[in-house]
Amino acid sequence: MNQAAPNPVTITLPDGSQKHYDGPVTGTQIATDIGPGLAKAALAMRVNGAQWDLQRAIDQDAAIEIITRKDDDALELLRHDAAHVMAEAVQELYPDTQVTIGPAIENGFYYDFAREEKFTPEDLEVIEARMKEIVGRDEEIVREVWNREDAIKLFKNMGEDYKAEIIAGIPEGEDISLYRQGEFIDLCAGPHLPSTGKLGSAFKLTKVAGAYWRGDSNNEMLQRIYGTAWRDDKELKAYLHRLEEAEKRDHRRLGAEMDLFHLQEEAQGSVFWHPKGWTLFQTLIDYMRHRQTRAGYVEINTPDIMDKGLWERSGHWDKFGENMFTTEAKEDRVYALKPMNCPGGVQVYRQGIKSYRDLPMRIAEFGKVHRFEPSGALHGLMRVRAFTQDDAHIFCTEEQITDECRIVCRLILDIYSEFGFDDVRIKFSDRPEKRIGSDAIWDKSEEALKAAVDATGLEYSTNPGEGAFYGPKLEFVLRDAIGRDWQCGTLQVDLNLPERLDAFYVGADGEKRPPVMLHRALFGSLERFIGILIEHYAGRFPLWLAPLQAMVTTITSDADDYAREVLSAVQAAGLRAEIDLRNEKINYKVREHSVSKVPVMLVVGKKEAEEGTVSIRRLGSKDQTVTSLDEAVTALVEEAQPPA
RNA sequence: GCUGCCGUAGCUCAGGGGUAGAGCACUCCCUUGGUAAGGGAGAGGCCGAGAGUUCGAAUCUCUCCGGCAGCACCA
Repeated sequence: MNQAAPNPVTITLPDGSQKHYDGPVTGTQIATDIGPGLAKAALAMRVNGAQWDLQRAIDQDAAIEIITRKDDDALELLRHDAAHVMAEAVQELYPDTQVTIGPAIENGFYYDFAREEKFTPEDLEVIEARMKEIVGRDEEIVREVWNREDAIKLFKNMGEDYKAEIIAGIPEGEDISLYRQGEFIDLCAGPHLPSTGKLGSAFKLTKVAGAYWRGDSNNEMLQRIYGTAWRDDKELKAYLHRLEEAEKRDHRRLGAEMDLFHLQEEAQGSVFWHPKGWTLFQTLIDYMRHRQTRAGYVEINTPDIMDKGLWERSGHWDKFGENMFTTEAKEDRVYALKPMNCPGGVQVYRQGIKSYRDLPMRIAEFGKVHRFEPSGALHGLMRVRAFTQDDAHIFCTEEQITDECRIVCRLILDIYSEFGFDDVRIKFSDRPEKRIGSDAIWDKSEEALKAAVDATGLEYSTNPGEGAFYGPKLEFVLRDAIGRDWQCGTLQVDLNLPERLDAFYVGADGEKRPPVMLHRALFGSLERFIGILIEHYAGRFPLWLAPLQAMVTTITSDADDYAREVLSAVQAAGLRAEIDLRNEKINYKVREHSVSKVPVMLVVGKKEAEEGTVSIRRLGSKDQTVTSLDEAVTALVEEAQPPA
């Protein structure tokens, strides 16, 4: 057999220049030819846009870019390598450990291990030290392509059953690439750095936690070790500092410091709202009510406890019965606390005969719902068992779906931007496995919702199979202080429930047909939204939201009477204010009210009393301005208006 | 719900087989001080609950309850 002569290869670099080679060439070679500095800095490359290892040979003409530490893609490579180095360290230290998977994630990486004995926080330090050692060894990282049977045999012999299982699941025809570094070998799609030394030292193991094999709670639980990894120590330090700062804005901590609410075990997952927190709650409801009224909504209220039969008809009992609170049988009936408002809303719609001329009907309800959430899911205000939705149901015709959805999307985003949320993530979720309604209906509702979100021109990602059991949904996701995502707003298209619950309208042709029902919530859960707001503002609410807007405080008791005058003036103007006449130094009072995040302090002493002025000190500012009392009140009232 | 860690004063935490400590907060007294902690005194705890081991348990063991982190779940 004749060995074919290798094809010449032309490499095009990002600046448009070209390099010619007689045969296959590696990224390492190309980088070296460009310059020794680049050769040293090179971590991987992009070949026609796809990431490759530097050592892989390119045997066809290609556009390539060398990836260095400065590259945006570098962090993911570093993090992925950190996961491998951690796995190597763990297997060196604890040979009875099986490795499973270990990807790069936002800010870092993790690896899931199977091992009888549990990793302790002290183990993490030992593992981290061993990782540094492996980086010091600068082991070459080599890619190998194996055939399926050999690879499975290899891992089986090593006692790595999980890896063997993963390989068995790789579709036929895909390369099975293994990466070898020192004694350690792992199945991995790659790419990787050329050697462990390139990882550097800017990483840290952060926590151990349980995680199910393949993300399925029916499977055994593995031990997941999380770490963070960065380009250099400066970035690592900055990240750790960011985390510390973020913890200070945790809504659970600020909620206590600012005396907004508390939780206690007799009401696990339910909130005790204190006066200030409840003021915030009501301020948000007032704001939303105003916005909704302007947008053509009417408001209703429906019972909290309804016969279980209604929930069976709606389909909720079948899907969520386990997570519903119910009563004991009373007069042979069992009642359930509503976990959603929609069946109640439908009952209101059903009263009287509706015409197509009545549609769309936009019916809102600030409904308090109860869900028996798994204990492990509870989290401060973010995930509770009793919460209030700013819910609404829009009953409309099929022709109206797109317009109505578009209006809702606009409204949500307008409102979010008024709170300063500009990076809202939108997720589109389609039909789940367990659902009601025919595929034809699902086709129709998914198409309609997609058309609506497309019409807004907004970017969104898709979550296959994550929709509600009665219809597809859009989720509007906001982020908390330490980067956890929470679903807030939602919009769902429902072609199922109205018919199941006997809701109809009479069309222009005189025929009765079920309306389309759009479920939507803008804040989502008031509780959760407040949690997000606390963290977003770090407790420093804009004046219109602040539960306590102004504190009138004296410097000496000579000014007490005048301070009372100031308080009455401010309160008469509709501002939420209190007075602090304690015999304490002004320094002490300023500190205390700063810590409790009161946005405005109106300080009065002898001078202000004589002149009829107030000294205004804003939260976070070191200076103060002195104006007449009237001016101050006018300006504050103006500032305290909610966004319109 | 699952895995791991944790539970001591209102809060943050120290201690640890011989029936408890600090700082802040709280109460009282002194201090009237011009913008982030003035000084002193005092009060405050069945050491999450139950059972076991022990002469003796806040401390060791077990079981529950709750919290935290992650996973799973999220109408």
